[in-house]
Amino acid sequence: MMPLRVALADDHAVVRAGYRRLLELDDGLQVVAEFADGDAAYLWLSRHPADVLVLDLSMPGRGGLEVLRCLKARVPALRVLVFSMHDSPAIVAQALRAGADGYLTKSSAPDLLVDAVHRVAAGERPLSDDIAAVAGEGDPKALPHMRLSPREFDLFRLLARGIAIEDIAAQRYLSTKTIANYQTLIRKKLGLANVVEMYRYAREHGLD
Amino acid sequence: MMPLRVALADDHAVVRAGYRRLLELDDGLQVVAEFADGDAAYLWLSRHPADVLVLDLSMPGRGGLEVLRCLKARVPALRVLVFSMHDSPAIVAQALRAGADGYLTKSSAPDLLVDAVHRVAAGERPLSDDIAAVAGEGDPKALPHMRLSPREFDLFRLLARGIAIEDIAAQRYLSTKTIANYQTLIRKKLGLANVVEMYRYAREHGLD
DNA sequence: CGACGGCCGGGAAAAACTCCCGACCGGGAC
DNA sequence: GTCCCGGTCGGGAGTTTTTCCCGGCCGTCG
Repeated sequence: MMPLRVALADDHAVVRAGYRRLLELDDGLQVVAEFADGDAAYLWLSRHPADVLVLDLSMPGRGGLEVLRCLKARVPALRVLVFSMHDSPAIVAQALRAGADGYLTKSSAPDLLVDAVHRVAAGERPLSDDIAAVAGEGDPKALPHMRLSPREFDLFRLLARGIAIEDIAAQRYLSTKTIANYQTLIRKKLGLANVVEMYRYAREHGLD
Repeated sequence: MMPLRVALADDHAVVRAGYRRLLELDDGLQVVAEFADGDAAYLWLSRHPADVLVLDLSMPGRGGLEVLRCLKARVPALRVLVFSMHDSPAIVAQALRAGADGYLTKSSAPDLLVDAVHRVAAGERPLSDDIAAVAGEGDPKALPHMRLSPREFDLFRLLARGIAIEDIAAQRYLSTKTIANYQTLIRKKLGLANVVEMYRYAREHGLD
């Protein structure tokens, strides 16, 4: 049995190194690549074979969700296990909608990660206990922020953290005009008057 | 030579496990405890000896900074290495002022963590390159907001609550220009880039 | 195929902000 | 008293950001 070829994407080098050592305890797994940002992951995985990508959502560059979407379009055979610190229904729903094959929170027990990588490769759809409950409750109209498109949602979270529009534009390779336009749109959709309200909204709904 | 007794505090179990494996590659280090929240760390460390605590700032419960403060008061001999994803000067300054013996961002190279644990135990004060620059500027005794004049302080608190400049002007019978000018001044004095940072600053210091 | 929604950003006008400035006032210091 | 200084208040002017509107591009779906 060939070991599974696993790729890791997380913007923190130390954290990546930790995962690697954790995963390589299992002889059935082999970490074949690490990426510090989404673009690197996308480029590499477009050209090299791999079985499973363990993907952290919070990354510089195009951002985890965006990369996930592109990647699943380009390399459908690749299984993607999202491994995020966020456990809010909104984020989980976004990730699954974007094509994630599994979703694990970083609060999970360490061996669950190893287990989940195997399960995702086997075609299952492992979800953390803490989110399995809420995953089914998709009511896109209940909370206003469910009505945001993926891009809107992504930018909303960045804006709510108080990151300057210019910085967001640079991070996402977009024009400041675009970000500014999205901001007005998002605020209108959510009925939020200013950045502080966005921040509070994000906190209340666990989106930060 | 006895190995250093290291304790880990991070709210994500998998991440903790990763650190543990990373640190235990070094024979001079022994991980003697793990904590998922600040209170657990505080309770255990009050009663058990340890040399170094590797502390993530973002934790549930009382929050990393608060725990750090209490811990240094209760167990001064304990060396604390803050290991955080945040690289903003404000947070770094807060952490160092709260008694951190070192500050490393999670973007650091993996072996820097091991190195920093040793250095912190040896009485040094390791800082990530990315923050070493901004760390020295702090005035350890005076909290920045103490340098605000009464009017500035008053307006700061209103601004930090996200109230619109126009509304504040109306409330205080001042010109919007005046408020806007004060805002610029206050932000400069406090080194805060935008409203969200003001909001957070206010929360951290119980000014809201 | 056409319709639609998400995505991206330009143009123009409005609003907000920054920086600089002058004015007024009260309280020490001399 | 006079001088000086810090706090308070806002105007002017220029810059930046935001808003609102628009058109183009693309992929999906009926």
